[in-house]
Amino acid sequence: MDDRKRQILKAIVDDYVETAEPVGSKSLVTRHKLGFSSATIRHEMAELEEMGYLEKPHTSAGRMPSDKGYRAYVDNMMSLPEISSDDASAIRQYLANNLDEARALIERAAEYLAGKTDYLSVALTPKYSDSSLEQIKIMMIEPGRAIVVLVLSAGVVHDRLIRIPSMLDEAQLDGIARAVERCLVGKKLDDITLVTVSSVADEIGLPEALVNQVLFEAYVAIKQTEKIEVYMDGKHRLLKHPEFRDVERANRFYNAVHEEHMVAGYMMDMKEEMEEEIAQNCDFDLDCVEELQKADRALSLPEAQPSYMVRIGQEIALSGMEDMSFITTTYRIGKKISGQIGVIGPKRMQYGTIISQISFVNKALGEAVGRQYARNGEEERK
Amino acid sequence: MDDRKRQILKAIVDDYVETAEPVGSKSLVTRHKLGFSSATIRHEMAELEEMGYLEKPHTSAGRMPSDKGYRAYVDNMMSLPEISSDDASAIRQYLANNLDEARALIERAAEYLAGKTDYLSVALTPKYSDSSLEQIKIMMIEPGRAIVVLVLSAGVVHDRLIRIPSMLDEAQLDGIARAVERCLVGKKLDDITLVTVSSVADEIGLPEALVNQVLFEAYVAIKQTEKIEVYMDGKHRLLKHPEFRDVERANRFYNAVHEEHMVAGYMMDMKEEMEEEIAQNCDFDLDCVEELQKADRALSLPEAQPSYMVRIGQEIALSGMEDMSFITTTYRIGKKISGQIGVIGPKRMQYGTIISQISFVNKALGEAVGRQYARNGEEERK
DNA sequence: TATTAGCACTCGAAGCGGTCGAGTGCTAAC
DNA sequence: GTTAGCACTCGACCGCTTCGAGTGCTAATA
Repeated sequence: MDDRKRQILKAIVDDYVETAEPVGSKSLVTRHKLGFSSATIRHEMAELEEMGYLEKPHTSAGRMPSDKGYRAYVDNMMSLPEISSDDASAIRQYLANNLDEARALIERAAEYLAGKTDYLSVALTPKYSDSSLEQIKIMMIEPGRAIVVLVLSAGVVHDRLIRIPSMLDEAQLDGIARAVERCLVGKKLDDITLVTVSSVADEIGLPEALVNQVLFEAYVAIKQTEKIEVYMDGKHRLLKHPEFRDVERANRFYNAVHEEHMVAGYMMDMKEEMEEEIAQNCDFDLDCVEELQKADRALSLPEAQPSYMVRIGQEIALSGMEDMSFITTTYRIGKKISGQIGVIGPKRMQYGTIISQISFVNKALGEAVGRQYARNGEEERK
Repeated sequence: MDDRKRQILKAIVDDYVETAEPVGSKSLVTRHKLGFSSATIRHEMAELEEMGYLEKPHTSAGRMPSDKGYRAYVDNMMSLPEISSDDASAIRQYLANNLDEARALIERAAEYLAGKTDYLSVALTPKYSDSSLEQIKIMMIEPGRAIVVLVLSAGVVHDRLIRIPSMLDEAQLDGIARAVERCLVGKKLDDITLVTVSSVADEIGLPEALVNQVLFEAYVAIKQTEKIEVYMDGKHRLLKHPEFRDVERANRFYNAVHEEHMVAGYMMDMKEEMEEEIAQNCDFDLDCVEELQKADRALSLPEAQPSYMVRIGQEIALSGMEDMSFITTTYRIGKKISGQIGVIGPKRMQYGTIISQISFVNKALGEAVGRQYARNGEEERK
């Protein structure tokens, strides 16, 4: 693709994004001061169409970008504007409002993004399976009920109400809790299995029947801390975009998005893929394979890499989203802990602006959550 | 309104609800075997229109019910079908799936309702401000952070992460926690103010600066247990109803519903009004004023009363909902604790069926939550 | 007096034809 | 290689007609 084609494609995408109308050769020549006549542009457009970058809704209409066209735009033509300092401080303030829980911050970030972009934002809580257990307490509430409180090395706190045998008294429960703590503290969440937990039973001088229920509940509580939560915001605002004039389409999309775990799963897949891609690029461009393989895997992701990922239209492997675009980024807290935050909107979106926003929110979120954990979990931060 | 008019109005509402098309005199006479000709019906329809029960979209169209028409239908003509035993056991099972927290049950009930009705369901957690504080624990997680765990007389457990002065050691924190517990346990949530909590400071032999932050955070935690949470489900399914063919309308509605606290507030208002109404009805019909005034107020609501409340169209004082209907019920746990669960859908809704469903879910929910609390909070249940 | 058959009338929905204009592709000239 | 020019396409829009389900009114009927 030569330079002129690139210039024309960029102009078409820009115009189409703005107006939501197919772009004709004439209007293109008046709106942008390109140095050629409409006829030339028609020529180029015909070729771009043949190459698959453009499509026409019908013979005598203007052109609009195809998925491939958007892809080329995002990969090569788009410019990423700097975030305005107003926006920057707005985001920071939005996330600073003395929120104590990581979850609250993440939810807040999603809210901000949705408000700012008018699209649907999705944020996932981090994956903690790499973290280890630092404390586990079981507190009796009354005979038959207790609460398990878990503290992870990252400083995250989770809890869960459980039922326990009502014959257990406080001292006995305490004994169990201590034994559990002795055995599990320091272990990685990933490495804790039901077998690991059950094996604690031997250490306790109480009838198995009493102990097992508690251990099982503790196990469930631990496993629940690994569960990734999904926050979405902005669903209600999507309808104002012209692509949703068509209720049928809106309906399909809402149904797709209602399956939160599907969306979350897809986001995590995207992340995997991106990491592989980056790894491959390194192979190829820098010939640094060996050093990387020797080094910690996590270190193989230099900070400078473009950290967002865009999926356009048919590229999205989620049914009901075939005519949307999905942008995700990975926020990082220290080296090991990471989660996802992204935006779903119509393909006809202001990619540059949105990506700048997401990237910045992403960074601010990483900082804000990191600040929370600053005083603890030091070993995770480097 | 004579009997024939009533019969005709009912037929019109039934037909309109089913077809979503204005109902004409002829089609009415063929679909229902009423004993009169279309001319007679036209006559009656004209009168019903004059009386305000029907309206026409334009001169030569059939009629559709006005808000007043629906109101009359709901008040006098609708029949409430028994819930099928399949549905009944489905609901019970849905709520039985060993869910330990009241919140989870309530969320689940909302899910069920949305799925069953294809409308939007809204459920509020109960108002606990009438309950009293039974336990309050503050547990150190690490220097500078702690978790407050509260147990209410109803057996509900809430917790909150807090920041504390990092010089506080575990023993000192424990001292504060004990003092707080001593002072506050048994008090009604409503009666606990910042002053009450702050007054605890005197009892503790520690510098005020250290103590005050903890006390304040504890106070916030207590106040948070009074916060009513809102669960909604079914938003994504609403679009399939013909009334939302019009995207503009859908958009307005989604924006209205996004203000969850508005909706929640309105539901609680509805509850208040219903209770007043019932009280008044008692005054009037049964002449039992004095007995009621002597008796406990809570006892003045006999179980047999129709416990649902319907708001139709303009009756709903929430902007953006002018052409919806809102059905709510109050679920009760014992005598004092109650919350709301309801459904929002288009005015053209199968009132009878939906109300039966809600009422049943409501009952099942009350039972399920009640069962959870069965072993504790005995004094609240009678 | 209440009911009904009959009839003229209304009005939106749907179908049709014509015009308009923004767009195209092609060709011939620059 | 670029561009002016021109014939062509096709959806959007407008006005017109037809169709039919619905109405209100009136006069006849039980």
